[in-house]
Amino acid sequence: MRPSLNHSKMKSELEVFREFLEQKGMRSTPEREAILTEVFAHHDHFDVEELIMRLRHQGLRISRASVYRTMPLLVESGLVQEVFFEDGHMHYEHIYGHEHHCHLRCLGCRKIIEFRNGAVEEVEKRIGQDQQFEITGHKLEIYGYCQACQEKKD
Amino acid sequence: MRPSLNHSKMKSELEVFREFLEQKGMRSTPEREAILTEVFAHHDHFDVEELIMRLRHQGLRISRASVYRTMPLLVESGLVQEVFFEDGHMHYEHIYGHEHHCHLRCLGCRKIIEFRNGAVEEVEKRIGQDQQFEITGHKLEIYGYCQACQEKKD
DNA sequence: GCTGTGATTGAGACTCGGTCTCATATATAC
DNA sequence: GTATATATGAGACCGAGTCTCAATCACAGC
Ligand SMILES: [Mn+2]
Ligand SMILES: [Mn+2]
Ligand SMILES: [Zn+2]
Ligand SMILES: [Zn+2]
Repeated sequence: MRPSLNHSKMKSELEVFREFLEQKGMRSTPEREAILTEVFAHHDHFDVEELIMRLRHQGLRISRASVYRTMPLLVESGLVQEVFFEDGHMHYEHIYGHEHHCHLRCLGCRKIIEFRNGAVEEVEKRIGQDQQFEITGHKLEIYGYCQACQEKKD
Repeated sequence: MRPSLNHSKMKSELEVFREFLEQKGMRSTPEREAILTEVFAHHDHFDVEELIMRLRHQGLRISRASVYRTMPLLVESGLVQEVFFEDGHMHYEHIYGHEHHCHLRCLGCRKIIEFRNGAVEEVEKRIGQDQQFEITGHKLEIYGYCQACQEKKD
Protein backbone atom coordinates (compact mmCIF):
# COMPACT_ATOMS: atom_id res chain seq x y z
CA MET A 1 0.00 0.00 0.00
CA ARG A 2 1.19 3.46 -0.86
CA PRO A 3 -1.97 5.49 -1.24
CA SER A 4 -1.42 8.64 -3.22
CA LEU A 5 -3.35 11.82 -2.81
CA ASN A 6 -5.07 13.52 -5.71
CA HIS A 7 -2.16 15.22 -7.39
CA SER A 8 -4.14 17.33 -9.84
CA LYS A 9 -3.82 20.62 -8.02
CA MET A 10 -0.68 19.94 -5.98
CA LYS A 11 2.68 21.56 -6.42
CA SER A 12 5.37 19.16 -7.56
CA GLU A 13 7.90 18.09 -4.97
CA LEU A 14 10.49 20.04 -6.93
CA GLU A 15 8.48 23.23 -6.63
CA VAL A 16 7.96 22.64 -2.93
CA PHE A 17 11.67 22.03 -2.42
CA ARG A 18 12.72 25.09 -4.41
CA GLU A 19 10.36 27.30 -2.46
CA PHE A 20 11.57 25.80 0.79
CA LEU A 21 15.19 26.50 -0.10
CA GLU A 22 14.50 30.01 -1.32
CA GLN A 23 12.53 30.88 1.79
CA LYS A 24 15.53 29.71 3.83
CA GLY A 25 17.97 31.79 1.78
CA MET A 26 19.54 28.62 0.41
CA ARG A 27 20.37 27.81 -3.18
CA SER A 28 18.88 25.31 -5.53
CA THR A 29 21.70 23.16 -6.90
CA PRO A 30 21.87 20.26 -9.35
CA GLU A 31 23.04 18.02 -6.50
CA ARG A 32 20.11 18.85 -4.25
CA GLU A 33 17.62 18.45 -7.07
CA ALA A 34 19.08 15.15 -8.22
CA ILE A 35 18.85 13.80 -4.69
CA LEU A 36 15.24 14.94 -4.44
CA THR A 37 14.40 13.35 -7.77
CA GLU A 38 15.99 10.06 -6.82
CA VAL A 39 14.18 10.02 -3.47
CA PHE A 40 10.85 10.38 -5.27
CA ALA A 41 11.74 7.86 -7.98
CA HIS A 42 11.20 4.87 -5.69
CA HIS A 43 8.39 4.01 -3.30
CA ASP A 44 10.21 2.32 -0.47
CA HIS A 45 12.01 2.65 2.83
CA PHE A 46 15.61 3.41 1.99
CA ASP A 47 18.82 4.38 3.74
CA VAL A 48 21.46 6.89 2.70
CA GLU A 49 23.81 4.21 1.40
CA GLU A 50 21.15 2.87 -0.95
CA LEU A 51 20.37 6.38 -2.11
CA ILE A 52 24.01 7.05 -2.92
CA MET A 53 24.20 3.78 -4.87
CA ARG A 54 21.11 4.69 -6.87
CA LEU A 55 22.57 8.06 -7.71
CA ARG A 56 25.83 6.40 -8.78
CA HIS A 57 23.82 4.04 -10.92
CA GLN A 58 22.36 7.07 -12.69
CA GLY A 59 25.90 8.18 -13.43
CA LEU A 60 25.70 10.92 -10.82
CA ARG A 61 28.73 11.29 -8.56
CA ILE A 62 27.30 13.25 -5.68
CA SER A 63 29.43 13.16 -2.56
CA ARG A 64 28.40 11.39 0.61
CA ALA A 65 28.63 14.69 2.46
CA SER A 66 26.16 16.36 0.12
CA VAL A 67 23.68 13.53 0.43
CA TYR A 68 23.96 13.56 4.21
CA ARG A 69 23.63 17.34 4.18
CA THR A 70 20.52 17.20 2.02
CA MET A 71 18.54 14.64 4.01
CA PRO A 72 17.72 17.00 6.90
CA LEU A 73 16.55 19.59 4.37
CA LEU A 74 14.17 17.10 2.80
CA VAL A 75 12.88 16.20 6.24
CA GLU A 76 12.54 19.80 7.38
CA SER A 77 10.66 20.68 4.20
CA GLY A 78 8.15 17.94 4.98
CA LEU A 79 8.81 16.04 1.76
CA VAL A 80 10.52 13.13 3.47
CA GLN A 81 10.43 11.54 6.90
CA GLU A 82 12.64 9.38 9.03
CA VAL A 83 10.91 6.02 9.25
CA PHE A 84 12.98 3.95 11.63
CA PHE A 85 16.48 3.31 12.84
CA GLU A 86 17.65 -0.22 12.01
CA ASP A 87 21.00 -1.96 11.53
CA GLY A 88 22.79 1.04 12.94
CA HIS A 89 21.46 3.64 10.55
CA MET A 90 18.37 5.66 9.71
CA HIS A 91 15.80 4.72 7.08
CA TYR A 92 13.68 7.23 5.19
CA GLU A 93 10.68 7.45 2.90
CA HIS A 94 9.21 10.24 0.83
CA ILE A 95 5.79 11.31 2.11
CA TYR A 96 4.78 14.31 0.01
CA GLY A 97 1.78 13.32 -2.06
CA HIS A 98 0.97 10.34 0.15
CA GLU A 99 -1.51 9.91 2.96
CA HIS A 100 -0.12 9.45 6.43
CA HIS A 101 0.40 5.81 7.34
CA CYS A 102 1.91 3.69 10.08
CA HIS A 103 4.10 0.59 9.91
CA LEU A 104 3.75 -3.04 10.87
CA ARG A 105 7.13 -4.75 11.05
CA CYS A 106 7.91 -8.46 11.01
CA LEU A 107 10.66 -9.20 13.51
CA GLY A 108 11.47 -12.38 11.59
CA CYS A 109 11.97 -11.38 7.96
CA ARG A 110 11.88 -7.60 8.51
CA LYS A 111 9.06 -7.18 6.02
CA ILE A 112 7.21 -3.89 6.43
CA ILE A 113 3.50 -3.46 5.94
CA GLU A 114 1.96 -0.03 5.80
CA PHE A 115 -1.49 0.72 7.13
CA ARG A 116 -3.71 3.68 7.77
CA ASN A 117 -5.79 4.13 10.86
CA GLY A 118 -7.98 6.97 12.02
CA ALA A 119 -8.01 5.90 15.67
CA VAL A 120 -4.42 7.03 16.11
CA GLU A 121 -5.32 10.53 14.95
CA GLU A 122 -8.06 10.57 17.61
CA VAL A 123 -5.62 9.54 20.31
CA GLU A 124 -3.19 12.17 19.09
CA LYS A 125 -5.83 14.89 19.33
CA ARG A 126 -7.01 13.86 22.79
CA ILE A 127 -3.53 13.57 24.28
CA GLY A 128 -2.67 16.94 22.80
CA GLN A 129 -5.63 18.54 24.55
CA ASP A 130 -4.98 16.73 27.84
CA GLN A 131 -1.35 17.81 27.95
CA GLN A 132 -1.74 21.24 26.34
CA PHE A 133 0.59 20.21 23.55
CA GLU A 134 0.52 21.57 20.03
CA ILE A 135 0.83 18.28 18.17
CA THR A 136 2.82 18.11 14.95
CA GLY A 137 2.73 14.40 14.23
CA HIS A 138 3.15 10.87 15.46
CA LYS A 139 4.80 7.58 14.66
CA LEU A 140 3.18 4.24 15.40
CA GLU A 141 5.05 1.00 14.82
CA ILE A 142 3.51 -2.37 15.52
CA TYR A 143 5.86 -5.35 15.88
CA GLY A 144 5.18 -9.02 15.35
CA TYR A 145 5.65 -12.02 13.12
CA CYS A 146 4.15 -12.45 9.67
CA GLN A 147 2.40 -15.70 8.82
CA ALA A 148 5.42 -17.18 7.05
CA CYS A 149 7.68 -16.40 10.00
CA GLN A 150 5.17 -17.87 12.47
CA GLU A 151 5.28 -21.15 10.58
CA LYS A 152 9.07 -21.08 10.42
CA LYS A 153 9.17 -21.00 14.23
CA ASP A 154 7.76 -24.58 14.45
CA MET B 1 3.48 9.15 35.34
CA ARG B 2 5.03 5.78 35.94
CA PRO B 3 2.14 3.54 36.97
CA SER B 4 3.33 0.43 38.73
CA LEU B 5 1.56 -2.86 38.68
CA ASN B 6 0.60 -4.67 41.86
CA HIS B 7 3.92 -6.18 42.86
CA SER B 8 2.62 -8.41 45.65
CA LYS B 9 2.76 -11.69 43.77
CA MET B 10 5.33 -10.80 41.11
CA LYS B 11 8.80 -12.21 40.83
CA SER B 12 11.50 -9.65 41.42
CA GLU B 13 13.37 -8.41 38.37
CA LEU B 14 16.43 -10.20 39.72
CA GLU B 15 14.59 -13.51 39.82
CA VAL B 16 13.29 -12.95 36.30
CA PHE B 17 16.77 -12.10 35.04
CA ARG B 18 18.40 -15.11 36.74
CA GLU B 19 15.82 -17.45 35.27
CA PHE B 20 16.24 -15.86 31.87
CA LEU B 21 20.01 -16.33 31.99
CA GLU B 22 19.81 -19.89 33.26
CA GLN B 23 17.31 -20.87 30.62
CA LYS B 24 19.72 -19.50 28.00
CA GLY B 25 22.66 -21.41 29.47
CA MET B 26 24.27 -18.15 30.53
CA ARG B 27 25.77 -17.32 33.89
CA SER B 28 24.64 -14.93 36.53
CA THR B 29 27.53 -12.62 37.36
CA PRO B 30 28.03 -9.70 39.77
CA GLU B 31 28.46 -7.39 36.77
CA ARG B 32 25.17 -8.39 35.16
CA GLU B 33 23.30 -8.16 38.42
CA ALA B 34 24.76 -4.77 39.31
CA ILE B 35 23.72 -3.43 35.91
CA LEU B 36 20.22 -4.80 36.37
CA THR B 37 19.98 -3.27 39.84
CA GLU B 38 21.14 0.13 38.63
CA VAL B 39 18.68 0.05 35.73
CA PHE B 40 15.82 -0.52 38.15
CA ALA B 41 17.09 2.05 40.67
CA HIS B 42 15.89 5.01 38.57
CA HIS B 43 12.60 5.68 36.82
CA ASP B 44 13.67 7.48 33.69
CA HIS B 45 14.77 7.27 30.09
CA PHE B 46 18.50 6.74 30.17
CA ASP B 47 21.34 5.99 27.79
CA VAL B 48 24.29 3.64 28.24
CA GLU B 49 26.69 6.47 29.04
CA GLU B 50 24.50 7.63 31.91
CA LEU B 51 24.19 4.08 33.17
CA ILE B 52 27.96 3.64 33.21
CA MET B 53 28.35 6.94 35.11
CA ARG B 54 25.80 5.82 37.68
CA LEU B 55 27.61 2.54 38.16
CA ARG B 56 30.91 4.42 38.56
CA HIS B 57 29.25 6.66 41.09
CA GLN B 58 28.36 3.55 43.10
CA GLY B 59 32.04 2.66 43.08
CA LEU B 60 31.48 -0.10 40.54
CA ARG B 61 34.00 -0.27 37.70
CA ILE B 62 32.14 -2.35 35.15
CA SER B 63 33.57 -2.12 31.67
CA ARG B 64 31.80 -0.43 28.82
CA ALA B 65 31.86 -3.70 26.92
CA SER B 66 30.03 -5.52 29.69
CA VAL B 67 27.36 -2.86 29.93
CA TYR B 68 26.87 -2.86 26.17
CA ARG B 69 26.77 -6.65 26.22
CA THR B 70 24.18 -6.72 28.98
CA MET B 71 21.68 -4.28 27.46
CA PRO B 72 20.45 -6.70 24.76
CA LEU B 73 19.98 -9.35 27.44
CA LEU B 74 17.81 -7.03 29.50
CA VAL B 75 15.79 -6.21 26.41
CA GLU B 76 15.46 -9.83 25.32
CA SER B 77 14.33 -10.83 28.80
CA GLY B 78 11.54 -8.26 28.60
CA LEU B 79 12.74 -6.31 31.63
CA VAL B 80 13.85 -3.29 29.65
CA GLN B 81 12.96 -1.71 26.32
CA GLU B 82 14.54 0.57 23.81
CA VAL B 83 12.57 3.82 24.00
CA PHE B 84 13.97 6.00 21.26
CA PHE B 85 17.10 6.88 19.35
CA GLU B 86 18.17 10.46 19.98
CA ASP B 87 21.44 12.43 19.78
CA GLY B 88 23.10 9.54 18.00
CA HIS B 89 22.46 6.88 20.60
CA MET B 90 19.74 4.65 22.02
CA HIS B 91 17.72 5.44 25.13
CA TYR B 92 16.21 2.80 27.39
CA GLU B 93 13.77 2.39 30.25
CA HIS B 94 12.94 -0.49 32.55
CA ILE B 95 9.42 -1.79 31.98
CA TYR B 96 9.06 -4.85 34.20
CA GLY B 97 6.50 -4.05 36.87
CA HIS B 98 5.07 -1.13 34.92
CA GLU B 99 2.02 -0.88 32.69
CA HIS B 100 2.63 -0.33 29.02
CA HIS B 101 2.71 3.33 28.06
CA CYS B 102 3.46 5.55 25.08
CA HIS B 103 5.44 8.79 24.81
CA LEU B 104 4.64 12.37 23.98
CA ARG B 105 7.79 14.30 23.10
CA CYS B 106 8.31 18.05 23.01
CA LEU B 107 10.41 18.96 19.99
CA GLY B 108 11.39 22.20 21.72
CA CYS B 109 12.71 21.26 25.14
CA ARG B 110 12.77 17.47 24.60
CA LYS B 111 10.57 16.90 27.63
CA ILE B 112 8.90 13.48 27.59
CA ILE B 113 5.41 12.80 28.87
CA GLU B 114 4.17 9.27 29.29
CA PHE B 115 0.57 8.30 28.71
CA ARG B 116 -1.52 5.20 28.50
CA ASN B 117 -4.18 4.60 25.93
CA GLY B 118 -6.38 1.61 25.24
CA ALA B 119 -7.26 2.65 21.70
CA VAL B 120 -3.79 1.74 20.48
CA GLU B 121 -4.19 -1.80 21.79
CA GLU B 122 -7.41 -2.04 19.78
CA VAL B 123 -5.68 -0.87 16.61
CA GLU B 124 -2.88 -3.33 17.29
CA LYS B 125 -5.33 -6.21 17.60
CA ARG B 126 -7.27 -5.30 14.46
CA ILE B 127 -4.21 -4.78 12.28
CA GLY B 128 -2.82 -8.09 13.52
CA GLN B 129 -5.97 -9.89 12.43
CA ASP B 130 -6.15 -8.08 9.07
CA GLN B 131 -2.56 -8.91 8.21
CA GLN B 132 -2.37 -12.34 9.84
CA PHE B 133 0.43 -11.14 12.09
CA GLU B 134 1.18 -12.46 15.54
CA ILE B 135 1.65 -9.14 17.31
CA THR B 136 4.27 -8.81 20.04
CA GLY B 137 4.08 -5.11 20.80
CA HIS B 138 4.00 -1.58 19.52
CA LYS B 139 5.56 1.81 19.97
CA LEU B 140 3.62 5.04 19.62
CA GLU B 141 5.35 8.40 19.81
CA ILE B 142 3.48 11.65 19.48
CA TYR B 143 5.48 14.79 18.66
CA GLY B 144 4.69 18.39 19.34
CA TYR B 145 5.41 21.44 21.45
CA CYS B 146 4.64 21.79 25.15
CA GLN B 147 2.90 24.92 26.37
CA ALA B 148 6.12 26.61 27.48
CA CYS B 149 7.75 25.97 24.10
CA GLN B 150 4.69 27.24 22.22
CA GLU B 151 4.97 30.54 24.07
CA LYS B 152 8.69 30.72 23.42
CA LYS B 153 8.01 30.63 19.67
CA ASP B 154 6.33 34.11 19.75
C1' DG C 1 25.90 38.46 -20.40
C1' DC C 2 29.62 39.41 -16.97
C1' DT C 3 31.15 39.98 -12.23
C1' DG C 4 31.52 39.54 -7.34
C1' DT C 5 30.49 37.17 -3.38
C1' DG C 6 28.70 34.21 -0.29
C1' DA C 7 26.74 29.55 -0.43
C1' DT C 8 27.81 24.77 -1.84
C1' DT C 9 30.44 20.93 -3.06
C1' DG C 10 33.79 17.06 -2.55
C1' DA C 11 37.67 14.63 -0.49
C1' DG C 12 39.01 13.01 3.29
C1' DA C 13 40.00 13.67 8.20
C1' DC C 14 37.55 13.15 12.26
C1' DT C 15 34.09 11.82 16.00
C1' DC C 16 31.84 8.75 18.68
C1' DG C 17 28.48 5.00 19.64
C1' DG C 18 28.90 0.45 19.56
C1' DT C 19 31.38 -4.18 18.54
C1' DC C 20 35.16 -7.40 18.51
C1' DT C 21 39.47 -9.68 20.13
C1' DC C 22 42.00 -12.05 23.21
C1' DA C 23 44.27 -12.78 27.49
C1' DT C 24 42.74 -13.25 32.13
C1' DA C 25 39.29 -14.30 35.58
C1' DT C 26 35.33 -16.74 37.35
C1' DA C 27 30.68 -19.34 37.73
C1' DT C 28 29.14 -23.75 37.85
C1' DA C 29 29.08 -28.89 37.28
C1' DC C 30 31.17 -32.91 38.91
C1' DG D 1 38.84 -28.77 44.81
C1' DT D 2 39.21 -29.16 39.76
C1' DA D 3 38.07 -28.73 35.11
C1' DT D 4 36.05 -26.12 31.65
C1' DA D 5 33.27 -23.35 29.32
C1' DT D 6 31.58 -18.68 29.87
C1' DA D 7 32.33 -13.78 31.18
C1' DT D 8 35.11 -9.76 31.87
C1' DG D 9 38.13 -5.76 30.71
C1' DA D 10 41.34 -3.09 27.95
C1' DG D 11 41.74 -1.37 24.01
C1' DA D 12 41.73 -2.06 18.95
C1' DC D 13 38.45 -1.67 15.59
C1' DC D 14 34.24 -0.45 12.67
C1' DG D 15 31.02 2.37 10.42
C1' DA D 16 27.43 6.01 10.31
C1' DG D 17 27.43 10.57 10.23
C1' DT D 18 29.88 15.29 10.77
C1' DC D 19 33.36 18.69 9.98
C1' DT D 20 37.07 21.23 7.52
C1' DC D 21 38.74 23.73 3.91
C1' DA D 22 40.05 24.67 -0.75
C1' DA D 23 37.81 24.82 -5.11
C1' DT D 24 33.48 25.59 -7.45
C1' DC D 25 29.16 27.57 -8.47
C1' DA D 26 24.39 30.01 -8.06
C1' DC D 27 22.52 34.11 -8.50
C1' DA D 28 21.86 39.15 -7.46
C1' DG D 29 23.40 43.38 -9.22
C1' DC D 30 25.14 45.74 -12.83
MN1 LIG E 1 6.11 3.77 4.88
MN1 LIG F 1 8.66 5.79 29.28
ZN1 LIG G 1 8.24 -12.33 8.45
ZN1 LIG H 1 8.89 21.96 25.47
